[in-house]
This record gives sequence, structure tokens and C-alpha cells, in this order.
Amino acid sequence: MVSFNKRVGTFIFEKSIMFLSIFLGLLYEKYNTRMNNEAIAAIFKRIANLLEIKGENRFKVLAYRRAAESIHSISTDLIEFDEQELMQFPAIGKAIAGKIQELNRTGKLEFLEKLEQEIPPTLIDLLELQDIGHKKAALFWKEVGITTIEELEIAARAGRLQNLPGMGEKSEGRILKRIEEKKASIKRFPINVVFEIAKDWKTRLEKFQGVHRIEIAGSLRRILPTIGDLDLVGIAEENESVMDFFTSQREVAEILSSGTNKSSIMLSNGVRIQLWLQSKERFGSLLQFVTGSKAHNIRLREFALKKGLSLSEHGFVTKDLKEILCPLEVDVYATLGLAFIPPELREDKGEIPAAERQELPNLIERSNILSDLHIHTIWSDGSHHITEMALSAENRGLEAIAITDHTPASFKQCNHNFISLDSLDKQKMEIDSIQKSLSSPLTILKGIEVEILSDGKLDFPDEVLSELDIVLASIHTNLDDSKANITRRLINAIQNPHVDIIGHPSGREYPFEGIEADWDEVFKAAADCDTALEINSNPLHLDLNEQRAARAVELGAWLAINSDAHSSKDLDNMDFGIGIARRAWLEPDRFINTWSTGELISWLKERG
DNA sequence: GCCGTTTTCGGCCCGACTGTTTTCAGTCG
Repeated sequence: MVSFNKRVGTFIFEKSIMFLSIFLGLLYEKYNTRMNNEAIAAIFKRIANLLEIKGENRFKVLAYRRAAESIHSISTDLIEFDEQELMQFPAIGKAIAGKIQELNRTGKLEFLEKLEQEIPPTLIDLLELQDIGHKKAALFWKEVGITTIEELEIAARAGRLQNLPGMGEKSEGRILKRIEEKKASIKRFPINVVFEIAKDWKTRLEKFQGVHRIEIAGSLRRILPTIGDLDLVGIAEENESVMDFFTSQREVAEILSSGTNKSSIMLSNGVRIQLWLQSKERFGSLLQFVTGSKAHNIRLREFALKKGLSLSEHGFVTKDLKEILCPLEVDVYATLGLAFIPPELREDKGEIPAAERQELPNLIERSNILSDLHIHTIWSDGSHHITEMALSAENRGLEAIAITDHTPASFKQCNHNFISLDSLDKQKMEIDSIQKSLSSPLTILKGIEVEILSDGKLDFPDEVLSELDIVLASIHTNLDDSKANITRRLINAIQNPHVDIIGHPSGREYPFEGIEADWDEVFKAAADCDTALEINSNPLHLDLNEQRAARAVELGAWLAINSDAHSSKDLDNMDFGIGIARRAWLEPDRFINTWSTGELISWLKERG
């Protein structure tokens, strides 16, 4: 009997493996018919890491890294371009263009395959540990034969690392600590999580005696969708006491470093905070430096060198060693003859040459936004009544809002509450009554967030949609549909004359990065049909992302930035969406919710 | 390997902090 059970068990195991293989094969076919830009960028990043461990010329490493970053920010599929066209993109020269073409042609790269035979690719994982760079990784591999994090842990526990050159007991202990942290930690956090922590620490530090100023810098100031570290910069009378206060707060799990100018802590929830202090007359340089990005700072310093100036977080130094101090951030750019570059643009994507030509875009701002066209209430899964949402919108200076609750189909997969077809008339009556009772000129539009079904049809019939002021159509269900089907579903919705906006088009919900579609086709259809596409400001969505938003506008589509608020506080999420639009270099004129209510309503009516 | 207001070769950002050293290399931002 035991033997029979064992045989049955083995049989089931073997069959499971067989089906798993078939499944993985199908997955591969479904998603890997050709290389997307993200995959190509990852390959060049991988090459950079391997070359660095190998000890290759650091500028060659930098070239691959810059190419990876450049490719990451390109929204059009690279497969569309020939070698000459590829070389027009920044950081892509003849060699890398050739490699991109080989990847597109064969799905493989001989150069990488050879490199991976020389250097164990699992060494790259070691670089993800804080405090381990390429030199240490190479040392552990060459001297101890370590190729994985697991082997590193075993060696550290056995004390086999502390006698290596440059290593000691402390470094060995630190490595074990970093391995433990990696096992437990989430590396990046959604922007809103870090934003709340930042506000709290800013207030706390500003109240401390002798602190004159604390500002949020780093990737949070540049409005990246996810944040690794929180950077704070400040001015204080006496740095040491502030740093002591900073590193001795009760949530501090570990002091990563502590100095008079810079300290770094890890909170018990895994968030790392760095505090930088500087004198008042040098504060502008520090704020500029800590805001980053790294790539922007390197470019800016190279630009400064060409003008005979060495730039650091302390200010400028001329060739004859005279200092130029910058109390304000704007002074840094002005000294170089540049227009002030808003933080969201500082990614080394051409912002420095544009600032030199005084041709930076006139970026969209909060004050341009007059309406919020995606709001939920207790009629579906929101937590506040229509009245509460209307009053909160009024307090924020909005001129119009759209109430857009979920339809039943989204409930099936997402467990949302929903508004039924029968309830829709009751909701309309409630809106009419609230509208009459409002003392301000706020307009409440009757809307819906209608689900785009698997076959591309909508969850409510056309005659129902035609009687609403505004219709937002979104995908929440069957997100694992094929790329071709997703594209078809989105375009079907776009072409429906009653649909005004496509909500969070890619279905991104952190950490899920969203569905694949033929975005150029989707954007062209949206432009043809005058259907707007949303930049959803919910910090877990932030969808469209910056690359796609920029591409959609390039292809002529209208956009709308909406909060997707499920509570009155969520209306403030709008700032995150505006940040994404600014990161995409977008100006107010392509956003339908910068229009006056009158203009908006006539646009909606014209569309039917 | 890329790039050009020093343009087809020679240069490619700069400083704080740590842990190891005994003046500095490695890592990070």
C-alpha cells in the first residue's frame, strides 16, 4: 500500500512537472514573442554589472548603464528602428545599436552569453546587498569561490570572510545583517507611504531647537512612483545635536551612518532616511545635489566643467580656486546660465540643453486643474457620501467633479462594491438634490466607471451610458488576457461614442506593473476618436505612466488627470498624478480637466 | 562604449562616511 501510494505520488508529481513545463512554454510564447524595451534595458544593465565585476574599464560600464537608462525611458518599441535611427537616441552608439538589433533578430546576445560563461551571473544578486559593490563581489568570488547570496551567508557565518584583504570582523557581521534585511525587506515603497513619513519627520525636525529649515529632496521631490530612500536636507545652528536627535528617535532600527553633515537611519518598517545638513549660504547647492537624479547631477557637473567650474554639494569652485556659493537652488542653475529646471525633469533626458536654450516646457500645475473626473462614493466602494466628496472638492478649489462608481462586472474579480443598473436613477436624483443645495458654483457631473468586459463590450448598455454626463471605461477584470485581446478591448471601448475617458489604461496596481497592449495603436485610436486617456493619481495606480503619457500626447490624444478618490482625503492624490504629467514634460493644454466647466460640458455634449 | 562650445581622440562628477588601514579603498548618493 505504501509503495502504491508512493508510485501514485510520483506519477502525480511527474505529471505536475509536465503540465508546469507546458504552461511555462505557453507563457513564454504568449509574452516573449519579441523583446520589449524593458527587457532590452535589463539586458544592458546586466552587462554593465557583469563587466564591472570583471573589472572592465569603468567608463565602458557607465556607457552600458547609460544605454540601459536611455532605453528604459523610450516609449516606442525599439524593434521599429534601424541601426541609424537607434543611434539617434542618447547613449546609443554603433556597438549598442548593433546589439539591440541582434536581440530583436534572434532573441539572444552572443556577447552576453560569453560574458556569463566568464563571470557567474548569480554574482549580480550580491550587488543588491547594501554595502556590497563590484569589488567586494569579485573578491568573494575569486578568493572564496562564492557565487550566490546563500554561499555568501554560509561563508560569513563560518568566519571565512574576515581575513580577506580590506575585510574584518565588523564588515563580516554587517554582511550577515544585510542578508537578513534583504530576506525581510521590501526594497521600494509606494510614493504616498514615504510622503506621509516625510511630512512627519520634517515637522519633527523643524521643531527641534536650532533647526532653521528642513526640506524634502531626493526621488520623493522628483515624484517617482516608488521610493527607495527618503532624503531630507536642512539648515541648523549646530549639526551634531540635530544628528543626535535624528538618530535617537524611537522608530530607528539601525543607524546606518552618522556624521556631522550626513546621517542615515533605517526605520523599523524598513524605510531608510538620510538627513543632510548644510550652512545657509550653501543650502541651495545641497538641495540641488540631494534632489538628484544622479544622472542629472553628473550631466550638470560635466556641463559646469566645460564652463570652467567644478560643482559639488558645497557650491562651485572656479579654476583659480575661488568659491561661488549658492544659498538658493535657483542660483545653481543661474550660475551656469541655465533656466531653473523643475525637479520632475531632472533625469538627464535633455533637460540641461533645453534649459540652456531657455526652452523648458511650461509644465502643468495644480492650479491648472479645474475638475476631477473620477470619484467614488458609498454607492460603490467609496467611504464617503456624495455630499462629503462635493464639499471636499469645493474646499480644494475645484469647479467640477464627476461621480463615477463601479459597475457590477468589476465586483466579480475585484470584490468591489458596485452600483447596479437599478440604483443609477436613484443616484442621479441624489446628485440633482445635492447640486441644488450647494452654495458654491461646483458642478457635479453624473458619471460611471463602466467595466470593459472580456469581449470588449461594456458592462452597461449604450442607452444607459448615453443618459449620463460622463462615462469613464476601465479594465479591472481578466488582466491576464493576451496583448492582442487587451488592445482590442481598449480600442473597442475608445471607439464607443459614449465613452469619454479610459480610466487607468494599463491596470497598473503596485506591485503589478500593468497589462501589455499595443500602446501606439491604443493611443492612435484615442486620438482619432477624441477619447481622453487618464493619468490616474492613486499612488498605487499612477497610470498612464510618464513614458506612455508622453507618447499618447505625441500621437495626439487628450489626457485627464483624476484622483480616483475613494474618500475625501484621496482628492489630494491629484498631486501625484500631476507629478507624473510633469515628469512626462506635459503642458496644461492637452488635459481636458484644465478646461472651464462650460468648455468641458460642451466637449462632452459634442461627443454624444 | 559614447560623445563633441577643447569634435574623430581623449576624456568621462564629486564628496561623506566606514572600516580597514597606517594613508586609503570601497560604497553610496
